[in-house]
Amino acid sequence: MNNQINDAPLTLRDVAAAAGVSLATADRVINGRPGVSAKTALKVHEAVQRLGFRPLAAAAELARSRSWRFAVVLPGGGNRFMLDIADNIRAQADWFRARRIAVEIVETDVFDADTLAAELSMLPGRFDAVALVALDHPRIRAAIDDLVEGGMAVVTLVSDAPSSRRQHYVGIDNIAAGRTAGSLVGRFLGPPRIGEAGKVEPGGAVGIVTGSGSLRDHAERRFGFGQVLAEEYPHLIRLPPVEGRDDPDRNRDLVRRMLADSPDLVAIYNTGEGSVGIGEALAEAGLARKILCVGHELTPATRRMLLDGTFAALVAQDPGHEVRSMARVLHALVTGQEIVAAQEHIRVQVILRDNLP
Amino acid sequence: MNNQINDAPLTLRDVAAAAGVSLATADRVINGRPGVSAKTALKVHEAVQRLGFRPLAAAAELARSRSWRFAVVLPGGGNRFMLDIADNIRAQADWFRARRIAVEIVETDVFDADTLAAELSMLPGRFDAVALVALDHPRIRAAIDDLVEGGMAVVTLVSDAPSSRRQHYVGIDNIAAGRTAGSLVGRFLGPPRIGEAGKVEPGGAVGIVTGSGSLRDHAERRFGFGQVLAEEYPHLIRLPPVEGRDDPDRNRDLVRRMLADSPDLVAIYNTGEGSVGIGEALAEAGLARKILCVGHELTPATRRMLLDGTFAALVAQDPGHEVRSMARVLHALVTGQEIVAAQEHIRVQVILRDNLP
DNA sequence: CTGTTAGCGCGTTCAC
DNA sequence: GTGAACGCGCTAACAG
Repeated sequence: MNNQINDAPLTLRDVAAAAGVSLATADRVINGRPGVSAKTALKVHEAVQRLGFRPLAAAAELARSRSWRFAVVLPGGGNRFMLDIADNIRAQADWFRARRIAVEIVETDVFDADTLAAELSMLPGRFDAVALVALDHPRIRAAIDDLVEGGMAVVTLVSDAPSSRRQHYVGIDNIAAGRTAGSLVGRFLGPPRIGEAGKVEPGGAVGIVTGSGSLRDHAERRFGFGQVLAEEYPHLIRLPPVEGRDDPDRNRDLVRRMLADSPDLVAIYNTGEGSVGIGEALAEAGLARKILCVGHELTPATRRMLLDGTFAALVAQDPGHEVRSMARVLHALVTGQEIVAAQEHIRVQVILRDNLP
Repeated sequence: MNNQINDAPLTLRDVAAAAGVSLATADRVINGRPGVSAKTALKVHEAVQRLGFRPLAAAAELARSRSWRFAVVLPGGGNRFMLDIADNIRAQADWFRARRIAVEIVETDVFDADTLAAELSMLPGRFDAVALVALDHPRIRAAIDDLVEGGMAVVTLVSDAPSSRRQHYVGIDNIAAGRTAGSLVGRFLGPPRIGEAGKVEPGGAVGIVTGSGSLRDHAERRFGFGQVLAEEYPHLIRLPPVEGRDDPDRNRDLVRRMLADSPDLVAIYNTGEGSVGIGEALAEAGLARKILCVGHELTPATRRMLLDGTFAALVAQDPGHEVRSMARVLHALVTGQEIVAAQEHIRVQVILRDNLP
């Protein structure tokens, strides 16, 4: 096992000397530029291997002296999580500046395919790379493919368009997130009661509040959640999902009705935002902490409800991690560096009252 | 709200010109070096503010042209988690090299204060910065203070020595980790049964397996765990902790005895490594998945036991995050940059079968 | 195909 | 207290 990491400070000059070529030739080989004979290239490669040379990023960065324009396309109209994403981008200003990257946040109606596609079509020429909160829709897929075709680096953020040609997706596996929520609900409710005849008694009803049936991430979460409940907790009865468009007021009304219609309600899972409306409806009915709630994303509202026990757990993704990953990936894509997959994996977090950050 | 980030590429030259001083003077002010009159400094500061200047990291890095030697002191003798830490350090080799940092991994007996203190005393002169897995012991505290006194940057890794003068701790809040484990156990076991007289029935016994009573991180986890159980799940009976020194074989024997002694055992919490021994003892007794297990850290063994249901959940810290944080923090400390606290916070992760990375 | 050379933006001697 | 000038390691334009 080698416990010495990076011993001798090597330079391209050392490599060139060792290979018996000029600086420029060594540089061409290192960066895979054309105009070098096969055997010269081989000599250089050997020298690189033998000496264990790696270019000094800072020097390359400086010499390249080229600047980049990134666009980040986010849904307009302040959902808390997206505001956090935007804030984190601003917080990374120094990181971007240190790499000569100008970032523009473009707000648009991400939920309307035509609007989003139109916005995307305005990007080429003005930007070198784009991160976007995607909609999984044929028109958007085509728009993304056009950008890639035009030579831009494209990554999807938070919500993916898997069949497009985007180079990377920065976000969580939403099926896994839904499954995680399902396991939390199933386990927190405890094992089923066994009736007199030795039969499993029904464990009560589980309500599902979702933003919209047509958003891919919400649909995936619902799918994962349903999978786990059906497989592992068949005694729980899933109510048909209700759609509140991530709006607290709508969610409040939906939960009021749910409480009226389903006296056997034991848990609620919210696949999206607007959890605060659920908390309000439960509080009104005097059922806060009596009905198990699991939701998504850490916001001031969900934090409060976690602390007061209204919500038992949150399944979350870290907007800070996502923004930093997006920045690294786009930078790597435009500068032609490799991306370290392991480092860019975005985790599905479970947050209880006790491990709140 | 400003959606434009980093518009004009500014240089120190621009600032100097705007302030009506030379490059060198502007540089002195920016880097807080002496030899500049108060009013000249003010002019420069104003120009910096007005133009919104930030030095280009790459150029600074290059010009500084100084290299660093970091030591990372880890426990020798392959505990899986520490091997992961070491592997992640090697995986960061390029990052270190790009910053002219030579890293040496020093293996020693971290659990013996004298050995560790002796090892630490060998470091000054040979290294600019140290990260160490600390022992919270007076002799180690003194050794750390000596290093800091001697001008080295020192951070503790995974296990802290809070009362020493180390500049930073890279690791999780172990009390929070223990509390999280406690909440998982309490909730997963379900609410207490209510007896005929309306009284809460005892919920069974909870076993606690720990590495050693004298390791601070284990002790803190036990403390947090006990806190939550006592406060929120008083119907559960905590058995006295048993010490297996993180060794699977010892843990196996301890759990065998625990099973024999406590027929009412319903859950086991392992504060440290060697969880595989617990799984073995349960499997022998045909009790795997019947007794709830919660442990720490994701390793091939714990991953397997999570998948097969022997363990219900793991509380974990990400060695990759920790190594990267350690690298950033030490680099910031030696180069005198600020550290972004929010980014360096290491999260207490909850891992279920469904959100395994 | 290959080599020479002038910067990239900042730190750091030196003079003044 | 201040400024001029060189160099960090690499890239890119140009010359051969």
